[in-house]
Amino acid sequence: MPNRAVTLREVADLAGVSVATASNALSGTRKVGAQTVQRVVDAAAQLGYRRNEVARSLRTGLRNTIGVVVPDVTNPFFSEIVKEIEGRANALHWSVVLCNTSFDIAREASYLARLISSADGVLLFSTAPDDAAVDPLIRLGVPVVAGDEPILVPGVGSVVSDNEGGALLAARHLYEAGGRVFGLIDGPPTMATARARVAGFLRGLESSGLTVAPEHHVRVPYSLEGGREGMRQLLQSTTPVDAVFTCTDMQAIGAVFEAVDRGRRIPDDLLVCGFDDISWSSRIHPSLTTLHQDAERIARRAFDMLVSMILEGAEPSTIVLPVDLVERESTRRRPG
Amino acid sequence: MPNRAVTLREVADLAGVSVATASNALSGTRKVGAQTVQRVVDAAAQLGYRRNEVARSLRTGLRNTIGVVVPDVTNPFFSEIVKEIEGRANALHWSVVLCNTSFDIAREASYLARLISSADGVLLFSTAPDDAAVDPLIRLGVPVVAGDEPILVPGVGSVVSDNEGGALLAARHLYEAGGRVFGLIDGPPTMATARARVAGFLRGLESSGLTVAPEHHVRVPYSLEGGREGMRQLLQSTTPVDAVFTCTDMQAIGAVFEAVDRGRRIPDDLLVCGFDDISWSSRIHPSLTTLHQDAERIARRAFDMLVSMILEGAEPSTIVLPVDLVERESTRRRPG
DNA sequence: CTGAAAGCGCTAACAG
DNA sequence: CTGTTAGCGCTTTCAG
Repeated sequence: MPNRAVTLREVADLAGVSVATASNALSGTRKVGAQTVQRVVDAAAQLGYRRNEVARSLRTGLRNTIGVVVPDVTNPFFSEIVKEIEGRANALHWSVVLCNTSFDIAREASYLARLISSADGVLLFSTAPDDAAVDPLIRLGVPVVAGDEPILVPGVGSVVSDNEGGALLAARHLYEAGGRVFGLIDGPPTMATARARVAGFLRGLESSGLTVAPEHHVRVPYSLEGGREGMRQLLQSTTPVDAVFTCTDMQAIGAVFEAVDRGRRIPDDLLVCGFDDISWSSRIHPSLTTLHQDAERIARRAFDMLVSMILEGAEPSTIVLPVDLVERESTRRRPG
Repeated sequence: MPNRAVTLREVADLAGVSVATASNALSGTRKVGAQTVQRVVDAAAQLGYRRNEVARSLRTGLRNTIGVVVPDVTNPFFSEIVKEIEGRANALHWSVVLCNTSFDIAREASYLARLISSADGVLLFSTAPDDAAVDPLIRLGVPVVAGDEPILVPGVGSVVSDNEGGALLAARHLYEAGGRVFGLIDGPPTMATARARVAGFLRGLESSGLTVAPEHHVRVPYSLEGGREGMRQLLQSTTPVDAVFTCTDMQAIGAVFEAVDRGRRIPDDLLVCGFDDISWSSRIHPSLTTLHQDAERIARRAFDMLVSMILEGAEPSTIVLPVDLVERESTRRRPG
């Protein structure tokens, strides 16, 4: 057994053909005689040949690799997206290079720069897209599809949820469930999803002639701990709130836990509605009413768009997916 | 602005030097005159040059990429590991190719084969390691470090937790907390971690002269739904159990939810202890007593070992990390 | 249907 | 200190 990678040259020699024929026999690019193919395949198997993907990439210009940029793989919303993308890429025998930015803009930019020469395309789930970092990829013809948060650079595709429409539903639902004094747990100001959800929520309240008092509008990170902090602030406000909308489920779950730890009963004392519908939202007690974003579907549509851009030179488009309200215990008051 | 990648040749021409000098000026491999460096750097900046990593890899044989194989990124234990590895790889400007096997042995094998020519090393978090699939990497000198589950192939490094010792602690703790009739939620038979934890647990019970009845030993997948199923079976057994040990926290969380849904009070009616200490274990109610496996530390030690194998040709070793019992609500009975 | 040869972009000898 | 040259292993013209 060799302790160095077997090359196509060695396979070709053993099979008694040229490297060109060996290449074609193995990849099927060009027609090769049946028994010649057999000899090559046998030789390859005997030697344990594996095609060198790096050499192939240099020659073809295709890397069979896509980059997936996410802020935090640990967040279930993103880990589900990553898993779905990875599965679909694998079906095409493509590799996925994972880029976890930890919400760091500089890190995101440096990843994007690196992906230019190492990926055929990029799926960008950014929380604070930097147009200047995305621009070079577009100029060099590296397809980019943004998921979750849109990116306003021409040439970039987008697959996003109807954030504003969903948040509007949340406002109406909380009102109908009995909420009258509303708290709003917002995200960092840079995030387009947060802005859209806040706008939709406020618009939804408007139709009932209501609004959110400044002391009831708090800005915290997109995380469970952020949600706890947000709820802590809301519970300390002078006028108590009786319904809370959060921009993400991780925040909502944190908010629910904090409220419960401080003796509030949900939904009796306080209604809570999140946004995302991550798997844990239905697992916790009380289970969380939220807006269902189909992570799998977002991932699938984004991936499919990227693939058609890479393979067929398809034009990027913008896809807006609907979100549905999923009513669970956190807003379901027992009659009476 | 060019719409095709700028090559080193173009940079060299603009700077009026040879490609070799341009290469050395940019990478610093060989000493180059200060003002020559300046000219090259300026030219590169002006043209927007980015080194082609594929070409570099073909030449140097280094890919600056590692493969990370996990069964399920969606599982918090693995997503934390992946995040930690990704962060450390990024500090070295290395890329991480994510390989999610979905517990599929064939898929794992195909990933490993592909990684031979596309990664400098592999971190393998397998649940059912296939020696035959790992062997070619070792023969070809691709370093492999197994995490979580050991792999019995010479040349493979391992970073594992003291599964048996931890489970032994669990048995003693459950006994001291008042458990007398023990249930055991086991994993699939192929998993070495499950076998080690079961062995440790049974050994721990032995010292109290106890054992687990066959009807109280159930085998279910390593997942929340698996845990629910396991608890369902235990609650249907003829003799009721009063203490349950599960091989993983995801199973334990599922078991707790199922028991609570069926009206059992934890810890009053039933003690539950898991293994892993994923972040959700301290978040749920009742919070989960478990054995703390430091995912970050496992990831770090495995990564560091792999890097020293790749960079310095270090010999692989086996590291066994201690686990600690973390006592929480699920086994803490109120006095009386 | 098959072979010879060029060359993807880069780095590492080897010369000067 | 810098330039010339030879390939890394593969695919793809171009000839036969």
